Amino acid sequence: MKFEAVTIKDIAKALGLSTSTVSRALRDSYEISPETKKLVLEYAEKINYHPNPIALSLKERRSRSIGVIVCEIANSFFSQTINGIESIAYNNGYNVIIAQSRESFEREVLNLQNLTSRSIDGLIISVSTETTDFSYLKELHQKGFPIVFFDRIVDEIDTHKVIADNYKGAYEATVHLINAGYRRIAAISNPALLSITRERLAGYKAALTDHGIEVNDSLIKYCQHGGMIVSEVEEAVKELFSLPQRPDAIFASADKLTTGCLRILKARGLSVPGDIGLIGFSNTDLTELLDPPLSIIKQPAFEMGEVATNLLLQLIESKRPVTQFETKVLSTELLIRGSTKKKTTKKVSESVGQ
Amino acid sequence: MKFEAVTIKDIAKALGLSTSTVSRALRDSYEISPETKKLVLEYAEKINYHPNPIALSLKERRSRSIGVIVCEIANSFFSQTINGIESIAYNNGYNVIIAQSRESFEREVLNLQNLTSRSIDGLIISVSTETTDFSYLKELHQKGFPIVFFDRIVDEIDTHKVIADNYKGAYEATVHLINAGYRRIAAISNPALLSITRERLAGYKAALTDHGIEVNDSLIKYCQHGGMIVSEVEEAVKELFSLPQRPDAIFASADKLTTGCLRILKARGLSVPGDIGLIGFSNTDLTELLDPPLSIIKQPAFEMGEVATNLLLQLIESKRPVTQFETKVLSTELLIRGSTKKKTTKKVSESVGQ
DNA sequence: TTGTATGCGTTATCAG
DNA sequence: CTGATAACGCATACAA
Repeated sequence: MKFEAVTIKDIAKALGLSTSTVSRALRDSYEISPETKKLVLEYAEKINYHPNPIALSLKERRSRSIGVIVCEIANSFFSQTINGIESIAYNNGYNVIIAQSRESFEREVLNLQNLTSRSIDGLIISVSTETTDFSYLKELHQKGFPIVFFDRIVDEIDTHKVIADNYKGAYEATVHLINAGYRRIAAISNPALLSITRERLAGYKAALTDHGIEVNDSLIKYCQHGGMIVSEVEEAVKELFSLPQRPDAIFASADKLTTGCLRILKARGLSVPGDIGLIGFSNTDLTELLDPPLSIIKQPAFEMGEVATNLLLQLIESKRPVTQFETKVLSTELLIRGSTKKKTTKKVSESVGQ
Repeated sequence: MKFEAVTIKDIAKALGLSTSTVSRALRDSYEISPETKKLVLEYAEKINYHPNPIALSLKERRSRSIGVIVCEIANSFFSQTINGIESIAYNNGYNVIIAQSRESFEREVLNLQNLTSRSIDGLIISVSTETTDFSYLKELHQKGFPIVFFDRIVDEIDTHKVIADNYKGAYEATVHLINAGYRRIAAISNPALLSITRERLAGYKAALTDHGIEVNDSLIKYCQHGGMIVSEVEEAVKELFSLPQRPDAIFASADKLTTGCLRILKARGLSVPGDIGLIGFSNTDLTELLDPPLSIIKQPAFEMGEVATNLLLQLIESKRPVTQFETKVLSTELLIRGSTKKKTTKKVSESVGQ
């Protein structure tokens, strides 16, 4: 037995009115007599009437819901972002539909197709590590569909974007490592084409260069699946450790890579920063209580979600086509915990060099 | 300029056919000639036609989306659960709409009202710490609306439920503390009425009793907002520490309380388990790398999400009303890290055996 | 002030 | 094999 939904028709029938009268009464239209209004409203209340949002959507050609696609919900950075998104959406009467790409392009496109075609009014997305073909998104955008990118953005599509100051965050973190005495600083990152990878590696490289350290490409490793596959991080670390000159520190350019590295180093019995320096982007909980304490670059995830959603709603609700788009860049936070000074004792001895 | 959606009507007009013919051709109906089918299909492909899911929903009286209400997305346990939910939903062509109660009853009800009334086909929910009035959910359930509870369930509503073996998890953890030498074991938990609180405290108490330790109610603290407000956990710890006889260990009965306690103890300069024992439910990342290493009771969050979703879909898609409901109880995992033996010496000194 | 008719996009029923 | 029509629930332009 299906739960029978109460409709305007039911009210109309029960009260001997027409559906339009009921509809107008419910919407408190000025052209309905106070008595009728009262009658309708009270009866609606009594039988617990709620308008069918789907019928409304069909009529108004809007669903009052927004889609969110991220690689993984169970990643602190993204779940914090979604928290911010939900927060703004809730305040504005929008639902949030989430989908995960799991760093798969195919899945991303399927989710996109599923969500689009009018079941959502707009999209907030951080593209997957695998995504290099943006034609689907581009088409969507050209049709006038509201899209806001965050975190992993797409340069070639001109719309609102929200990112952290990746360049600066990476720069500062690398400088911090340099100041702590490290010289052979490796980088473990996502695929090279990803916006965050480019921005963060640029900051990393600039910091090295500005301090007279030559950029060494063999010290830069890319994880094609963004650390979704543990073994690829292991592989990256392994490769770094089998170099003729081992790196004395690692800069990890994404949440999953940072914690991944940490686990692997720990498993190898290495202490941070005792045996090897480590700093990375991370929004993971409890990093401040880690053993060893971990210094991180933290993104304002919640705020990023809020900002992205506000921009999206602006796009959705604007009457005329928006042509002026903005890219919001939010500051990262460099959290230094414990001493990151490089140990100068035997163990790692003079790796130095420069 | 709004992105004009392609409809069946457009295809019909362009091809000089009726909408019904087009509709049938698209659905590959047997009563359409191969040529017409081919014509329609090719044209549809060409202009990138996609059926409007909202119109479909209206017609079929189903939205192919499920609602999820949890207190907080950015909580590892819940984000892992949502991961599992999304996983199954995706495989079955369902969308996932998430909403957060933020442990507020008001918000929970508002979200419920918003989601229900036919914009979702079913609901997966873990109620807020504030919720004591289940009438809204009960009404919904009586109307035949598919609901699956997980984690924080509602006993008085008879439907599918998915929980971890809270009793056993708590029992084992408490036994572990006892075996490690602790005797005055405090408990910090959510509000007393919450299902998980009852189950976990029951396990905790049974463990004490079974080992000849009297249950001391002054050692049991309740956090009304489930640790959403940091100060309430602080207050609980403070009260425990101002007791004439300080507890020598704490059992924290929820994710947020476990990490909350840990932070507070750390801030007080106490080491775990050196100065005070601590074990709690937790699905937070990196607990194994903490300083001090933290032993936890881990719930199979992802699996819980999967199971809950499968049950919900079963409910949604069953032709006749379901009357036989089941409660799935999944095993927790007790993860012992480092030595949890109680220190018997003065300061911290020799950290003892094993 | 209220009722009638129409349309949002789709499919099902009934004619042809 | 194909087309016209009604219906899903609602809102609104147009009548009355």
